[in-house]
Amino acid sequence: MASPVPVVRIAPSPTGDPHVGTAYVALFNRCVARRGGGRFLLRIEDTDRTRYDASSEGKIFEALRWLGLTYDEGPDVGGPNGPYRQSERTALYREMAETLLAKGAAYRCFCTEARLEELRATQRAMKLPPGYDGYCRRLTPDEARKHLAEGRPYVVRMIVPKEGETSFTDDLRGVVRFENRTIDDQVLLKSDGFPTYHLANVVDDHAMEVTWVIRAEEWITSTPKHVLLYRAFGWDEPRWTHLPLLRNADKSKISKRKNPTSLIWYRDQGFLPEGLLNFLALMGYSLPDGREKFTLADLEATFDITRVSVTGPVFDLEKLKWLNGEWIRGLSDDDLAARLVAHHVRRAAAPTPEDATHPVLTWMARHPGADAAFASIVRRSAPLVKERIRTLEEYGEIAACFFHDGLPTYPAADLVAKKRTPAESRDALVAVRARVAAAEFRAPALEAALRALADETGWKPGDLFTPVRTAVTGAKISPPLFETMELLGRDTTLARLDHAIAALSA
RNA sequence: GCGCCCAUCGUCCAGAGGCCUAGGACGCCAGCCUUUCAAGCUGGUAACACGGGUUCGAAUCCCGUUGGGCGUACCA
Repeated sequence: MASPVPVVRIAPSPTGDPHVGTAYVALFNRCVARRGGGRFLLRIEDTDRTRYDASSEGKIFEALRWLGLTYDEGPDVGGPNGPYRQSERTALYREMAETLLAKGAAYRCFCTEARLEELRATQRAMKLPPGYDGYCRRLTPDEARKHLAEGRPYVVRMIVPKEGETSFTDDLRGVVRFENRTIDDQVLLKSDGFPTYHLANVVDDHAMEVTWVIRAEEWITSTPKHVLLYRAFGWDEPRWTHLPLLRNADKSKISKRKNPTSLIWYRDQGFLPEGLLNFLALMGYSLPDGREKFTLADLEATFDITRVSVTGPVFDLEKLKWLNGEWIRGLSDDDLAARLVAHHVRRAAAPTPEDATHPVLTWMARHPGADAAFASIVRRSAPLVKERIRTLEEYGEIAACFFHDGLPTYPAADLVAKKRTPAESRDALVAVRARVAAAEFRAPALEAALRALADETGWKPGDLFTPVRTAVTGAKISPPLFETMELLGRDTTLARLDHAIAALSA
């Protein structure tokens, strides 16, 4: 049964934005495939026509590509076991449903939605466990034939034995048992002709030679139904592993309302694919040596699925930001700059209302076509901000001083040094202006000049730099002052100092 | 309600009977460094849910309780 080469898959539904949980499950699946020298495939489970979202599939491809979670087979990359879209495989499911019908492992159910609802209401009222009552299972062949001839809509349900139990072995939890009487006669083929997950999943995994099902924990309760289907078809069961569910802070299954779940959000927020992936791996997994920062390749090289923990991890955005910051600090200046440029170019292509005040995006809007100038500013500022940002998006806050076209605005009070009067601060700025004007415009020279000034006037360096910082950057928090002045250049720096002096003279 | 899964610091993990006076990381607090903010470095805060067993010995094994989660759809 245990195939030497694992064939695994992820099977997301195209019902909205690509979900962080999809990436999470994809990550572990891919690790298993890579480690075992096997194959990893992507199958689109688009059998729910009411929730189908045409734009979703492409976004799933894009998000997985962004993360580097590439697959060996899939709708967009092809493969020998296609098509990889379930809506294109409906003939197969119908055929397989017929097979089950012929084997006496399934039956047609003509119950209407109304009857089912009534049944559920009754069961609820009588505090009975919900579930199909098997009405159509007891139909005589003649009755069934008659209904069919009348063209009454029907679904195909699987026949679950009333006695005994069905169990399976989960890699992380051992044997899991279910009494058959607690398992419902699951619908396999819907009245619209599309299969339910249960049928399609089993049929496709078998057809696509999947040997190992690694999916989220929410599927555990459905697994005995799948086991029963494999048996009804006479097929070998795959190996089963159920991964823990990512959680909100309140421990409930991660959801849009309580936590960002869209992979697109994480990308637009400026998380690096390496950082997100690394963080996801930390949710339930750890390397034996305890190292927390590692690459996908590191993970794949040593991955051991038995090390995955089974408790549902709370998704902690703060730790993600820290880890992403670690990744950013580990980037070369060139790489960081390239990513910052790409990030802002993409952001600019799809602006949001809040972006109207974004320092970087508004600069780009004011300077159309100034790609080279933009890239230059970003490249030169990258080393100054590298230790100060945890996401690419945070660049805009700390680097705003490089993107003012005119003069920066700020409260004049910010120009006043600690324990000094506005007049004293103005005089200090006048002196600073003179030294700066005379200095070579390089950070070390500028710093030396102003430190000398502080020394001569009896100011503490830090106190003297405060008004200068506000004047030059327009903010109390900024990249290192002298490097910033050098980057801004003599003209801009002097203009800003003059503006500050004027503000304090008013 | 019923079924199934789970249970170590606020959070993420380590711990596979003695190495645990329970270790690391994020966060938080304090100090150092320091031109702001960061980064970096030091130190601190903080947990084995509870009760029974088993054992010479249990965070680690078993049972129960409690708590949380998931499932209970012609959704996946």
